[in-house]
Amino acid sequence: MGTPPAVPDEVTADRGPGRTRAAVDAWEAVFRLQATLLRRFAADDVWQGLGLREYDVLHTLSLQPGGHARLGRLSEDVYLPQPSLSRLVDRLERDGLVRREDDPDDRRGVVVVLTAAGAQRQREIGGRHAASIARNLASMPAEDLATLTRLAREALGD
Amino acid sequence: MGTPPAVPDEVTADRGPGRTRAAVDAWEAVFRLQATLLRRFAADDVWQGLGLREYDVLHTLSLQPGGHARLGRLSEDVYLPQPSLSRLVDRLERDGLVRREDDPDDRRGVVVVLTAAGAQRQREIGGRHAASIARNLASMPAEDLATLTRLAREALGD
DNA sequence: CGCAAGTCCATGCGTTTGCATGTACCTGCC
DNA sequence: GGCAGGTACATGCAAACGCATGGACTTGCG
Repeated sequence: MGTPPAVPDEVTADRGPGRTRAAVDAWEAVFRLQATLLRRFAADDVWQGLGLREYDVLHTLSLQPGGHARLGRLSEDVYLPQPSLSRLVDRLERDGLVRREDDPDDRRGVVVVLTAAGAQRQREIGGRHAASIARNLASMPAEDLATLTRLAREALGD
Repeated sequence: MGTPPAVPDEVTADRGPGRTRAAVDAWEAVFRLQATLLRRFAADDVWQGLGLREYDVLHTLSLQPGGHARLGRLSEDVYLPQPSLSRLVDRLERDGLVRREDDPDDRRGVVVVLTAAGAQRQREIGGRHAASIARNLASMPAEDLATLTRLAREALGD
């Protein structure tokens, strides 16, 4: 990057129209990346009949201590409106992957618990999914991968 | 091709478990960033009654020369299955933002054309949306923004 | 030409989504 | 205690989704 800039600070300055352009470019690039990868992952044959959202719930539960979480909290973690999650949990419960329990501390509350079958299913899918992620990002140098991770996190205000 | 590698490349040829972990971290960070921003954008009061996907179609059309594109091509550009887009276009057409025309070169084909009202609407929404994007990424230094853009593009194999 | 195979878009149909709302419960104030 | 207001989850309902399929047209090959 030794070439002198044809146009001074306008481009790298924090304000001005170029700044908005840069932000829009970043958003579009991130959006496109996410959409493309999501599509490829969805096409993977590793989901054993459940959708990405269903898996995300199992995955999130598997990260909770005890494998259980309040429905409302889960709703925030998986970025799904509460009524949608409520019905999604209906389906998971019907399939025996998850179980609803009363919250002893708050009788309005419902605790969603991962069953043994659910935990098992999550591990199976998770392993294959992780492999697919690595495969789909194989073209990136490890250092770029780390930088991408850092910047994506920082973009959310740290 | 230049000099052969005198030393096995530990850094860029990393194939260990850490590599998968790094890829998964990157995916999760990107996914989270996209989901969070998307949520904020959706909450913006700039959409004038139409959804993000509808806007994406208008936006994509506005980038095409002549403001028109074949339905199938559009379907790929906006990452929406063809039947879903077909019905989405039904709605846009009903609202007068878009118009269907026969493709003179292929009578199976349908060309989706942005109407004047559609182009107008796209510009209004687009301006406010761009401002919102800039606002939501305001915490990022311009250089990081550029790096994020570059890496997100490179991640797709480039 | 004539027909088989392929492409493009629309539509039937069952599922999922999300908003608005309902019911049960908790909390704070009197 | 008792009531007002708030919170947590479920459900009615209309809209949107996507898969599978259908009808129209094009292409390639004998």
